[in-house]
Amino acid sequence: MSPTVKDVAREARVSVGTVSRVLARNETVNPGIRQRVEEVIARLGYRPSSLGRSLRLNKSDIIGLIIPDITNPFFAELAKHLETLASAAGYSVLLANTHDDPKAECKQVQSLLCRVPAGIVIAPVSGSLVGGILPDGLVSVTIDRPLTGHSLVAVDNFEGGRLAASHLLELGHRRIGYISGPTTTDVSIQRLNGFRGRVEEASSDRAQDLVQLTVLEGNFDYKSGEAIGRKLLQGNVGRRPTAIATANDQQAIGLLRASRDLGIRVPEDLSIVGFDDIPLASLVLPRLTTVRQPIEEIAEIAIRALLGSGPIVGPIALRPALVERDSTAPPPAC
Amino acid sequence: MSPTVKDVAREARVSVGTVSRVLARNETVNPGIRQRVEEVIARLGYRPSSLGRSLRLNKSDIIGLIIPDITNPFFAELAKHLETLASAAGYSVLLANTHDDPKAECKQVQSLLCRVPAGIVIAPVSGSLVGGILPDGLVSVTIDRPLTGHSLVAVDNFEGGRLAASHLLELGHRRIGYISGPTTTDVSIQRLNGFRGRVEEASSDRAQDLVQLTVLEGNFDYKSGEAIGRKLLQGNVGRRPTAIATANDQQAIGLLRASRDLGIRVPEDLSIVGFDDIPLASLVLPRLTTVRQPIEEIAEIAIRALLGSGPIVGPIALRPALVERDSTAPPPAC
DNA sequence: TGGTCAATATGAAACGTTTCATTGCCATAA
DNA sequence: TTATGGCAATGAAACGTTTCATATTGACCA
Repeated sequence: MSPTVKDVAREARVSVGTVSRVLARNETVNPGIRQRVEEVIARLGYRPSSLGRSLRLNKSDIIGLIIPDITNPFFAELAKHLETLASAAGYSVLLANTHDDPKAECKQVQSLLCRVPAGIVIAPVSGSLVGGILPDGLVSVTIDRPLTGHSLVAVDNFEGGRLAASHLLELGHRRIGYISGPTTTDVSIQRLNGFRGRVEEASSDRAQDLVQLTVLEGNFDYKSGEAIGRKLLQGNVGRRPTAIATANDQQAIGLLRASRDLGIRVPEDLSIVGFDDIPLASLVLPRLTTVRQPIEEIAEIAIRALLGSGPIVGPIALRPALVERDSTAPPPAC
Repeated sequence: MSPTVKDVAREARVSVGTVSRVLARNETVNPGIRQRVEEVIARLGYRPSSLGRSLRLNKSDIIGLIIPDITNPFFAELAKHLETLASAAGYSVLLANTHDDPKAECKQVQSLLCRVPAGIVIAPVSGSLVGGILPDGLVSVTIDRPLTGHSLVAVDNFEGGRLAASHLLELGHRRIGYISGPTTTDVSIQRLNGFRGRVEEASSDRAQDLVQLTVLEGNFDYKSGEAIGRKLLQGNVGRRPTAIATANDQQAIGLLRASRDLGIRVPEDLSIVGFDDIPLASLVLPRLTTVRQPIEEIAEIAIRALLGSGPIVGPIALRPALVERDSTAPPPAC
């Protein structure tokens, strides 16, 4: 089929070893022969087989990316950056969705391991891998969500939650709602804890001016944001929250739609803070105030940890940043 | 490192061939031995190496997916379905972004070919592949955009354009704008031609009631939709279009934002029709009327063509469908 | 007993690389 | 002339599979 190193060797009347050494550019080989071999390679359109190479080296140039759902803009963005960086370093990215199903995750991991990947980037479904631990030799980076016994690269979710809370408190909000992600995920818990912690601090600081916090739990998607949003917003004006923070932008966008449907103006009647800063956040109306995750940086660190200088030590917590846009304002005077 | 078939063979005191036959379930092997081997496999946690297997069979179980940008919701959706189907059939998906750059595309294709993929799904940057044609042995499916000499699976974009036009005409619009994608892509051209063709039909049907069509070209993203939208919408009320169709949903959503900023109500003052029906289309406000592409069906046909019964013959054009939501209405009376 | 057949296990070759110990060559030194 | 050494190319082994031709076994029949 495709020409192999043997064909090249025969055609250039050298041994396969020599061809191989021509390809590994740094080897010492007679200039005349090198040229002859290179010419044959070009003429035959020879392309070294990754398969043979990987088998011999017992290590492929594939990086496995295991995420819940590529349809989620956050992971799509992450995948894009990872792929770009990996590609530049001569690696390819294998995509695997778990759909947040531990069984599917296990299957995907197994199937990936058969490929002897150079490394794996995983956003695990839960805190522990169902199929047991990953093999020793494998370099892996856990992103977004932690996995016991593995190094994590992620934004500091706790701090992110605090940022959102601080912003709302500073604007003067005192009746606040929070739409959480599933509390089975560590991400949700961290964000919520950060948020709640900051709110409680404020409450105890000024006992005369108690802050009232209502937390409801949903999923990380648009629909959930809309549904939970409705629940939080029904009730008379004096009772309902003047601000709601969400655990991600998709929920926030769903919430935006719910408030529109209910005739509640954002930010005049209701302030909304999201989390992630997906591209869409700056496109909805009003543009969404949100806590930004440095996705590109996460991708860079992950790739560096995988391909670069040894595994990373301990969890890396990146700094989140509050991006102030048009969906937050002081509470309505009443 | 990881146990190999040899380790299993030694441990179970059989030959490697026998182990292999135990794994290929359909082979005839003594039940007692089979059990012994299986037990050893389980005990050792043996996992056959994809590498060795692929090398021997000269065919891997990798499906290459080459697309412009995984961040585009349409492609993300497609990738998800492809991955799900491929995974169910025991294949893995290798992700490669071209960022609409022919050079990057060439590099990605080359790098993919080294892996001896079982097949490749490609949404090519342009009508022809820079690095020459794909090798003979390789099964490939072209999606979304055609590639000369390759079979295409895509929605009937021409018909989709007609659907959008018909809808607006039936509502009574006579001053219509169209935001096209880059006219270097076949997709854009087809959609525009379909749209324009239908409009011209209407114009000639009823000469007394001429339809006026303004077409501007942009890119397939939010920003472009917003910018081009602004251009179309400036000018006094009597002159500006009462309806605008776009070449994809992202443009439509950008346009939505532009009209909001300009104080133009949708659909009362302006009707908008998108194309694709990405998940977000039903979440923006107002919910977007759009031409739906059967993404899941595209994925299914592509996978079937790749893994199933031989290559597909000729281009497959799937039927688009108009999804009527809240962004279109009769033109304002004036 | 010898022969035939079916059933089943074996061993080796092959897939396309890389690497490493050898070999061959030539120049310089003794 | 014979050693010595350095440089470059060679050939074979190895990576982990699958497959195919061959070997082994036992049973059955004449």
